[in-house]
Amino acid sequence: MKEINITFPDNSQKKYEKGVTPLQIAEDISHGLAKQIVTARVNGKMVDLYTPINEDAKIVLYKFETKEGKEVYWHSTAHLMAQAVKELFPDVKVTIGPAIESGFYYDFDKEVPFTDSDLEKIENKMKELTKQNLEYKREELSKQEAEQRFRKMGEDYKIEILEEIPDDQTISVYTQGNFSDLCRGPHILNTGKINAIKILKTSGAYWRGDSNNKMLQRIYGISFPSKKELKKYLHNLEEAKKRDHRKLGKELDLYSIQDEIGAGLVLWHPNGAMMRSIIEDFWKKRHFQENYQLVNTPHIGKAELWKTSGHLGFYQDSMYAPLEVDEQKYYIKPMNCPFHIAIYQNEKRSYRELPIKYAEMGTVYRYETSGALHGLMRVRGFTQDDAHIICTPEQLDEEVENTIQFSIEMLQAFGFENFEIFLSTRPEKAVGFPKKWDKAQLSLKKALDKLKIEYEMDEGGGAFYGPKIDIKIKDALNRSWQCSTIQFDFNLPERFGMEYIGADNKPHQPYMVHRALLGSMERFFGTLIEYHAGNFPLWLCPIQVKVIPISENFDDYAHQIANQLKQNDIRAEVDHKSEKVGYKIREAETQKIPYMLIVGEKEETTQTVSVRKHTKGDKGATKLTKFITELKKEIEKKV
RNA sequence: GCUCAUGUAGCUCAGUCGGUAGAGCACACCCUUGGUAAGGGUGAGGUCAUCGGUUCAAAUCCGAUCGUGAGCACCA
Repeated sequence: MKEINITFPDNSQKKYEKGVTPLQIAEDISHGLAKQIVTARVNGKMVDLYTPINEDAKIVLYKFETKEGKEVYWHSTAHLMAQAVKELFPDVKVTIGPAIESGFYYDFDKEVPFTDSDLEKIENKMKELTKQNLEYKREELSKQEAEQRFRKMGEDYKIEILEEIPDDQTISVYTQGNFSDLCRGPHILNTGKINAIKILKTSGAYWRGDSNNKMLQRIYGISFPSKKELKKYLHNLEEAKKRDHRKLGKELDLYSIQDEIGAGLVLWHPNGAMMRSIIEDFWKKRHFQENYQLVNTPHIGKAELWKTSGHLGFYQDSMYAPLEVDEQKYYIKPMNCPFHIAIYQNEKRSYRELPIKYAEMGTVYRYETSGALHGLMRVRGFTQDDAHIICTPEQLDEEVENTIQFSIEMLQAFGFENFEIFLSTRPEKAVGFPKKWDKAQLSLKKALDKLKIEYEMDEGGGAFYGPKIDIKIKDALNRSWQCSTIQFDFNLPERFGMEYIGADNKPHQPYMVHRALLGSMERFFGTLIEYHAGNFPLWLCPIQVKVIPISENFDDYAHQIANQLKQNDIRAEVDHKSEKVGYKIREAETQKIPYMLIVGEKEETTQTVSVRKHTKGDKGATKLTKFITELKKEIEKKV
């Protein structure tokens, strides 16, 4: 048979000669757009565009703009980078170099780290190689042949990778110019397709991601089919940096972290503290509605307590050194759980009391490694919006479902719409009966499904003490930070011997769920700043209205206005600097204050205010009462 | 913790081959009382992160420490 049927994603079909390649098909159907096709999937398998198709097949063609297209394109650029590095530094050993979400990296074993000028040279060499239009050629070798080849090249890391592959497996090797790399593929056609390259940064990275292994030199880069796209990417990157909470935190005077006080220890300034107070008020109100009980617990506890909880065994590295008083060691709490458990255990509990839900804005201290610290996102002292739900097996499903729903509602109340949800299951090393794990995991899964929530599975990603659901929020630079967490704990109930008396008059061990909806006030605040780029919803703004008198002569009127606003629970301030309106407006605008009320002679005689909205400009004069009514409506709306 | 980079006034930054510091903004005072994104003048403010070394001389060169940034590792 000479002809074969090719089926396209829209289920249309077309006949081609046997041995036709995806590239030829692209040229046939895409009316001159074939140049943009980067890779193809044939019968579910990603292939090179020159791979002959010899039987009926389903085909999907991918442009650079698609996820698959980018992956192949960037992976090919990584090979190109490795080639450039090998040409410039022949002694360097190559390891691996995958595509990532944005761009690619390649890890090299080089004795002396790359310098900035090395990176420049590499980038230039890469550009040179693109001009040579080198083809990415695929070869298939036996394992022995491949081993021989890479041994000859002295690429020890490739040998190490090969050694883990079964003996009878065919190995594919890609070669462009004089550079060969062990690789599954597929790749783009040739280096000429890469028209814009930027080496972004370099850093150390452990071989195979294990800190016991040697540290390699990683180079990150990105590439695009056109210079325009690269320019746009770099521009967006700059724009994103403007939303960094560390930058905005300084500019809007929200918080600071100071050397003299200690790394990872946050000072909340009046503006930030005002927002935190508003968040906490809302948080409390909602928790009372959900039948939580507030508790308050100390910041330190005796060594014995942390011994019972097990923290001194498995968590000590992250705990601050103990304080010694009256020959007793006290540890600063890294977690609130033992205290909440102590309250539970202060009396005998009946099944009739359950579920018990203790909540606390609990401040904890953890000695995070210095390299982990990051603005408000990763700190050493932070306040968790913590709660422990203690319930019977029968109550489990309902409690889990309520908690997930509550958690999502809470994030939505602050404007968050896009977040990632993960369900993490039993890891290899775990405590607790597998049956309990299964029940808990099923309960989490059922709740997510029932609430029609999309989530990703993280098999084996649970904590050793229980399965969990995490909600992560991305920062301005697309890094994910775990905020909400809902975790079962099979460890502490056992260690502390928690129990309740059932209807059968016998003691039973309750289920305990540990949860934080915002995560910590610090991290949540950080994500909040970045999510809104400092333009917070009105109800959260530390200063909602700035009253700006035209001159000192109208200070009195301005204060009258401000007082009336305050009496209506609107946070207002008067700017009585001896400056022109233009100056005061500029200042209020850069401080991202949502409303400015400009008052002068005109307003005072007509008893009105001139409203100016942040970034929107002059909105004209209005009666103050009308302004207040509308503002209150907007505050009420929250998001 | 690891790799690299980095640390100059409250903030943003300049400071060439080593010769003990500059700008703008902010701040204080004075003039200006101004109508929708920066009015003018004067002034105060820095042991150049810290400690040590090289040198006749160090912000500048070297080392250590601390902090910060990016990434890795870590993340109950």
